[in-house]
Amino acid sequence: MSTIRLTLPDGSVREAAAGITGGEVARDIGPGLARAAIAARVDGEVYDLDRPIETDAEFAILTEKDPEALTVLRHSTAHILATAVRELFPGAGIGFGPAIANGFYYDFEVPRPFTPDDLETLEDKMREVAARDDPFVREVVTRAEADDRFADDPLKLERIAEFAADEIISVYTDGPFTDLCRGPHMPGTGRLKHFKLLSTAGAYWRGNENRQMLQRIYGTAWFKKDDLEAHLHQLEEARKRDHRVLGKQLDLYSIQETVGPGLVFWHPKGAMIKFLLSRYVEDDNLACGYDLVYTPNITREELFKISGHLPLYEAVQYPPMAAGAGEAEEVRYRVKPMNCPMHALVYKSQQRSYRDLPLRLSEVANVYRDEKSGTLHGLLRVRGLCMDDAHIFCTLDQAEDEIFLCLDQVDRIIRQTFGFRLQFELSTRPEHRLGNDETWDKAEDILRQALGRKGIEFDEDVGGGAFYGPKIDIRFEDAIGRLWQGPTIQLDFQLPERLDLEYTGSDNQPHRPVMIHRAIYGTLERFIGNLIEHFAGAFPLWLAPEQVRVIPIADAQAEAARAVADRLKAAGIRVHLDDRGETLNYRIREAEVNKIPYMAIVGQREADAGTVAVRTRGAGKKQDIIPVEEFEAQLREQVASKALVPYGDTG
RNA sequence: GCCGGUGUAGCUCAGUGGUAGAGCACCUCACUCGUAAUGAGGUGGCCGUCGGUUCGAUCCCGACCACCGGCUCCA
Repeated sequence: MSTIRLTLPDGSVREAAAGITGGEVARDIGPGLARAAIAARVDGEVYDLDRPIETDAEFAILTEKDPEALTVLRHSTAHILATAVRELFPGAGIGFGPAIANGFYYDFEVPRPFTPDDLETLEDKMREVAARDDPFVREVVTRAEADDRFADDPLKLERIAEFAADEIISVYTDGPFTDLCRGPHMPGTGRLKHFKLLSTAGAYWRGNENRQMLQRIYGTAWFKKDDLEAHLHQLEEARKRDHRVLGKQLDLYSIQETVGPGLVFWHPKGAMIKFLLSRYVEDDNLACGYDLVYTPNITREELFKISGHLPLYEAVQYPPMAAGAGEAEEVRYRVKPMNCPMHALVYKSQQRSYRDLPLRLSEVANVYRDEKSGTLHGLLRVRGLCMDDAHIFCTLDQAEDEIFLCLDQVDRIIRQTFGFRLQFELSTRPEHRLGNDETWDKAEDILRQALGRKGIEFDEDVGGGAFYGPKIDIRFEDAIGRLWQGPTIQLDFQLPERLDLEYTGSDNQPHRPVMIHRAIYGTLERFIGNLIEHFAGAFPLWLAPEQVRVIPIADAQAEAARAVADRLKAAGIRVHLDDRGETLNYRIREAEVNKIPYMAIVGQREADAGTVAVRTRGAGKKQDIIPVEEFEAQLREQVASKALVPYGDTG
């Protein structure tokens, strides 16, 4: 028998007989490690403890501390869920059951959907399975054996049929249940203690809406009870930040059944935020050399035929309306789902010279998309949306500078102003595409150059670009670590072609410009939804719909308080005077609950001294007693600099 | 669109086959207060919509509408 060399994380090398298992190595090292061991990492791949190691390798024992171990735990928990389902629902088809972020799911084909009661019963059954402490046993099987073992489960047979000829097929058994599975798994079911089933959902087999619908169960699992509880608490916290809950509490917006799903009513406070965001990006656009345009909301359908959107995009376009009363012939009109053809028509409205380029046209515009009903979600997925849209018309040679400018704007606005962390992804040519490879080479190169020049690290989604050009997608991460789809910057060769856009070059010949589509916020609806959750409703001063609430302690100071409010109002501060006959405590609480950045409290001492007692949102009793003019100056400064204070989770 | 769940006052929710309740909010009165809910009284609901079962439906059944959780992070 040959000897292999295992290099441990501390650099030491152990020699062992080929075929030794990770569990045996752990036992050799020490009983403590053997008890703690969950799996082994062999040359980067995670092995079960009882899987033989045949060659020299970098070797490590994984314990609860290793992130990979958590994945193993969750995957194994998914298996005991399947074990429980098979015991309670004999004959259930077994789909896929992977570990996912924070937990796992498993898909089943069962005669009737699971109920919330089923989840409790299944969870109890899972605890029984765990109590049995059955080992997870790995076997490698041939394709024929696999077909035989899973003969009664068509879902598994379908997967088996897809294995490449040389692929290793493994199965895992815990007690009565055997599953086709890549693994790895925990040593036994007894280690699975802190889990909870969370929800059920329908899920199409293999995510394909033309296939049958399976029943999915989601759950979470952790090594420690505290971790499980912390995670459940975190879910609760995220729920408190939910923009739909806060949007109602803070009276920012509503969506009303009488008008229709996905159509947003911005109430005064939400509308103020939308206005401030629009003004901010428009000011920034102007400073960056964009021109503003306003274009129609509806158009003859013909335009979308010419632009090529109609056949491709029709699923989300509202159906046409007939118009043209009194005219000889009725014409079909469409509400616009995007602005690009409109902006292209502005470009086309006159002859363009190379001296006009780049031409940057921007518009904060409403567009409408008939999104599938099941996908609508608060402000994050709507049917009537307001885009901060812009299109840059330029030569291919100018494109790099223009992209650079876009990246600069994204960085300034999304990262610096709002405090989001950014992630970039470059999507390159897809299989089905327009234009020759030479142009694609150049276009992709342009995007890479611009990213590089800005010093941005990025991932590549090979083949993920649009058929008309490559793009940069930007995701941003909010205050509690969630990722959101953010701005996109796309190069487009097709639309200039389809709309026959031209400019006259210095050679006095006609040339085709390229178009760059870009949005900074994306849509105001989604972005405001993100901001609500990011700030937990506690907006920074410059964005807060109400910035200061002035509160006289008693009626005797009402006039002095009014004078303070008037003064701040004259300084452009959004201020509200709360001189109602409620108790001081009541009014302070209400301002706090409404997440007003500052309270300016005026008692007799302040009225006499020309000061205010400033109470900052979330700071409790701590207050600053300062002259009114000093308060005003501070407010002005914070608004002007768009300071991210005061904000925080005020609970 | 598809699967499941839910729909009762402005909000959060309880409840029953015999035409409905709480807290908060709102209104009135009293209190004029030094940093997170003063007290008392009062207004307010076609129990999502339409149909069916029933002597009788908010409750049971069906359809529709809306909302909520999901619909590959691949064995």
